[in-house]
Order: sequence, then C-alpha cells, then structure tokens
Amino acid sequence: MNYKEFKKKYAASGTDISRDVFVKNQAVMRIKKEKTAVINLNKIFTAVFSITYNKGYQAMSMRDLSLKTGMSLGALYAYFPGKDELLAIMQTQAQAMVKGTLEEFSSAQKNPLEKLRAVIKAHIFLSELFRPWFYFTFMEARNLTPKGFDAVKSIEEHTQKIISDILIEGEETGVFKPGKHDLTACMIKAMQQEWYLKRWKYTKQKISVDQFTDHVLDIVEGFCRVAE
Amino acid sequence: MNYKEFKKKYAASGTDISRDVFVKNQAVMRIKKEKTAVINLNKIFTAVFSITYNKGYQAMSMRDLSLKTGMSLGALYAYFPGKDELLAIMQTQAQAMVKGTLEEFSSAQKNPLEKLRAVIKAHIFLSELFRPWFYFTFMEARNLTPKGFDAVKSIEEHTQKIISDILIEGEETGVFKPGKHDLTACMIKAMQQEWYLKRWKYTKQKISVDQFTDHVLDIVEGFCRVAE
DNA sequence: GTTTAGAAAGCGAACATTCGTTCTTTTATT
DNA sequence: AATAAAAGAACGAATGTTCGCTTTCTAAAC
Repeated sequence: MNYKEFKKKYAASGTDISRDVFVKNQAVMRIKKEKTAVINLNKIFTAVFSITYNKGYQAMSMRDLSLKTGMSLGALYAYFPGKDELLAIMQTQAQAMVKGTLEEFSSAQKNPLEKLRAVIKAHIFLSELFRPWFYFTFMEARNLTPKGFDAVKSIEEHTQKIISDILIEGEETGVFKPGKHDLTACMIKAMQQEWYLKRWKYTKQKISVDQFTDHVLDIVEGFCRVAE
Repeated sequence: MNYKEFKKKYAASGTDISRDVFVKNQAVMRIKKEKTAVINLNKIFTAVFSITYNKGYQAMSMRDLSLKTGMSLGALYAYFPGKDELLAIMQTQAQAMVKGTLEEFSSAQKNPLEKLRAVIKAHIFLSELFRPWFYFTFMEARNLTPKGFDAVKSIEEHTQKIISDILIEGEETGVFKPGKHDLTACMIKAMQQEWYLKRWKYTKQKISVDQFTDHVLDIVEGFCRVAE
C-alpha cells in the first residue's frame, strides 16, 4: 500500500474531525446547529495551525485568532469556553484519532511482518494526512495541564507497545531476531516522528512520503528480520 | 568510549558556557566583571530551562525569571537587552557548541566506520551532557526571527552532511553498502534527537545513555555495513 | 586596620501595552 | 416573532521594559 491508496481507503478529512469535535463537546458550546459549528470549527482549527506553526500556542492571542478566522472575539467564545480549553479539545481529538487508526490497521493483518509494516506505514501516512494535527500535538503537549500531559505520554507508550508486541510475536514465530524490542520500538517511533517534525527538510530535498516510509521499513527490516 | 569517558575527556560545564556567553556578548551587557557575570548568567540559564521546560519560552514572564533567579527585574536587564535577545543569545550559544564538538570528534578518527561511530556517540553524549540546552534549542527554535530559524535549519543540514559524507566515503572504501545516504543520515539524526526529546521515557524505562547509544549503533551498522 | 570616594550592581515601583474574557447590543436565520 | 449567532467596546489583570535611587564592592589614602 502506498500513500495514495491509504488516502483513498482512509477517507477522513478536516470536516470529519470538526464534526466529531462538535458532537463530543456540544455540552460546552453555545452553538446549536451542527452545520454552523462544523464550518467555523474548521476555520478555527486551520487558523490555529497557521498561527501557532511559527510562534507556538502561548504566543497566539485571541485577537490573532479573530483576525485569521474573520470571526469576532465574542463569536469565538461561543465555540469553546476559553483559550486553554481550546488547546485541550484539540489535543484530545488528535489523540483519539491516532489511537483508533493504529489499532485498526494493526489488527487487519495476520503475520507479524505484515503487521509491522502496516503499523509503521499507517502511522506515517496518517501523520502526513493530518500533519498539522500531529505537529501541533507534539509541540504544544507541554502547555497542557499535568493531567493532559500524562495523557500524551500514555498514548506514546501505548503506540510503542503495539510495535514491541509485534516484534515479540515475530521473535516467537521465528521471523524476527531476538533483541531489546522496547528500544527498537522507540527507534521506530523516532523515525516516524521525524517525518512530521522536520517536514521542511523533506520538502526541500524533494523526498516523498512513500520514499521516506520505504526507507524506514528498509532500516527496520534490515535490523529485525532473521536472515534467510 | 562510553559516556563516562566522554564526560572526562570533554571537560566542559555550565560555567564554561556562561563565560563564553559573557565574552561574546560583553558589548550589550551592563555588567563589567566576569566573575559576577558568569555566576548570574548561570543562574539565569538554569532558571530559563527550569521554567520553560513545562510551559515554553513565550509563557515565561520576566517576573517568573526574577523569582526563580532571585534577581530583581532591573538586575536582569543588565545581563541582556530584552527577552527576545536572551532567547537569541542562548540559541546562538547552543549552535556554536554543537557545531564545534561534532567536527572535533569526526576529524579525530581515520576510517569511515570509526568516524561514524565517533560522530553518533559524540552527538548523543553531548546532548546528554547539555540536555537542557539541546531540548531548549529544539523546542524554542520557532520563536526565533526568520533569520534565526534559518540558522537552526542550517546547523541541522550541516550535521546531516557530516554523517552522509562519512557514509559516502565508506561506500567508496567498501565498508558501507550503497544506498540513499542522505535519508539514512536523516534517520540517524532522528534517533539521536529522540534521546533528548523524550528523556522522560528512558528515565522511566531505566535505559542508560550507553545502552541507548549502543542500540542506535547496532541499528545503523546493521543497515549500512557490508556483510562480511 | 580603618576610612572613604567612586564605580558597579541591584532594586522595585511605575508606565504603556497587550492579554483573555465578558456582556450588551445588533444582525441573521428560521 | 422568536431563536441563534455575531459583533466589538469595555474591563481588570498581566506583560516587557525603564529609571531614579540604594546597596555593595573595590582600592587607594591615611
């Protein structure tokens, strides 16, 4: 599977995310109609990504957000209770997205090697599809409350465990070498993260997401697979 | 060489950095005596790291810094012209440190394999020794001016080139496989960065810097070296 | 050892902005 | 006409920075 196929299969867009946010946070929003909410939440999220990419969430003022969205200060506060809560809502949403997708793609495969490939690919492709969400989540994690930050760590450990479990299973069935699977899982995650953290580098070097993913797989398989 | 040996050999401390900052920025500082400057710059840097680790540079107020250092607001402004300039000074200092050390350790070795090992180890060990500096540089890079951010990118590309040049040289002498050396260099950098970006994970899993470094070397050599 | 004049460093109240947030009024939709 | 949404002026709190004053250090003179 390449990125194009992934994109087709996993047909989610920014609008879907906004709809999901509306449904989950309807209780704290003053907006009643879904259609209005989805349109403007989308505007808000896009604006947040655009503004914070260059200066971080804390440095973004509500007036910046007002200007970029074209909405007034008063209107903005109908969509979220406050600046801190907006951050929390966005972080929670991104976490749910990652967790759900990864498990879906892992369980779709039978043997460990295919599973490993599927999980690595799904993670990188997902981070490409929702790049602003991934970058934002990573960079703004420490602005959360301690409880919110724990949630981020928990997701990190969870996805790491998905990978190391596959490696353990593969060792048992004889396709993977024995080794420190936890550490290997960490390295795999580090390489995945590289894709959305340093996107400017790969744009400049004209390396596609497919090329990048294949290279990660080459390195991982070269290290993990038992020589035939 | 392990971390302990590295630390002994590369005998630099926080005080040395502060002294270097004083010498380089004497023109914009109202402090005349080196001894005073070094002591308080050290205090300032330590406080900045401590405060920003959990909420970022933008969210740190000068009053936060005043409280943490025990210095008054007025006193602080004798050490740097303004908040933005303090960030720039710290970033510039960190960059100079990385660049200098890496080249030093690379040129000390003769053959490509030894060079590669030396550079990878030196980078991880240095990031361990000056962890707050590395973490800070990465996380606060985007708060810089465009020109300052370009400098960060330039360093990133420079260190990547050091690695890929070694890989190319190794391919020519027959110790490394042919391949996309630029991409491999990126992956190596990603794994190195993992150490200081997710330090909490390795503290929790009780993985030492030596274990981590050896594992990175295992993966890299497993992928790059020609089978014997 | 003590005194003392001048330099160096430290202090914190005060200032002008900017910030997040609220609230009443106006506009749009049904 | 009634409900939903948008608007933006207004408010108190917090921010980066300045500046006149005080304290501390230094070294030469006694």
